[in-house]
Amino acid sequence: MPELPEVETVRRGLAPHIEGRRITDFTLHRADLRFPFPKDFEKRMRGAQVKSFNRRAKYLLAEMQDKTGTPFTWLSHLGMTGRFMLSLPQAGNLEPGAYAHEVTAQTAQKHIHVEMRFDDGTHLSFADPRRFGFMDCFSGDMSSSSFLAALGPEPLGNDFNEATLLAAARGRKTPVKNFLLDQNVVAGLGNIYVCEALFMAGISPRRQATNLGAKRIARLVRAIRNVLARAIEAGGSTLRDFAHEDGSMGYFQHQFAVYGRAGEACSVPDCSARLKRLVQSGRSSFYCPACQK
DNA sequence: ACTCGGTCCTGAAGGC
DNA sequence: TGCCTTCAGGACCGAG
Repeated sequence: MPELPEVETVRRGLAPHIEGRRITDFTLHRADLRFPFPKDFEKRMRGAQVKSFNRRAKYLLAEMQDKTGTPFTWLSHLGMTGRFMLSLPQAGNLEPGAYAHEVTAQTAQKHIHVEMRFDDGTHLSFADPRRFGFMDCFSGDMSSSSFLAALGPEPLGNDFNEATLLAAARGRKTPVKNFLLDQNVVAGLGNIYVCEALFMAGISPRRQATNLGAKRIARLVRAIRNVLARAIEAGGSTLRDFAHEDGSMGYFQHQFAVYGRAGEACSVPDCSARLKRLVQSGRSSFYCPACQK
């Protein structure tokens, strides 16, 4: 569920509270999530300082400096149900990881796997009921991490454009739906935003990637950018809500045009079709059979 | 090089 | 009410 916009919102929510801070306590409550935690993870994190907190695709990347002054990167992936929860030294709690129709706050409390405290008393915990998330550490640039080395361009960056997407699609017989879920094509989309972007671009999820012409490619690039940018904006507004409320959950993105809406009427004016669901590679695709070709 | 299906995991939701 | 089945999906992995 956390795709690029949700991860970006988590980043924005956490960054101002942890950047520049030093970790005074760091505890793992188990040896692994999806993958084992790296060797010496606790040792490396204890006493380390967060220099900056960034994002690449769906990965959160903290630039760290350990207590000997050696830099390293702390990588986190939220998987499906991962969430960070922040307790500030004074004032209430923030949950920058909240998103729609998943795991309640109570459920998350039962699955806290990582906890840390910072030098100002800020407490950060990571919960993940399904344990599809993971953490890692690496030194050097992003090509040094096997998780990041092959990732495609950031969809909101300049390297993602008509030319690069067209080149990537050439020869790919897989449906465009699967093609866009490939993180090496474009990094950060998941099932929901692929569905939304294809709807916005008027492209059938079944269409072979190699059969995307220049016009569809151009529409697709615009749609992907648009749907992600709007979701990030929506995320920002939920963060403001968290800051002013009692920590209760707000929905991240409440309104999808097609995702989860099989059987409902298409929202395009003058379209009388009903939205449909189909399964591709074991994943649900939602689309309008009339608008998407 | 590419494509596909299996796999991990737990909770929510729906059926009877 | 309660038990059971099904579904959700990110990304790795192995087989074809």
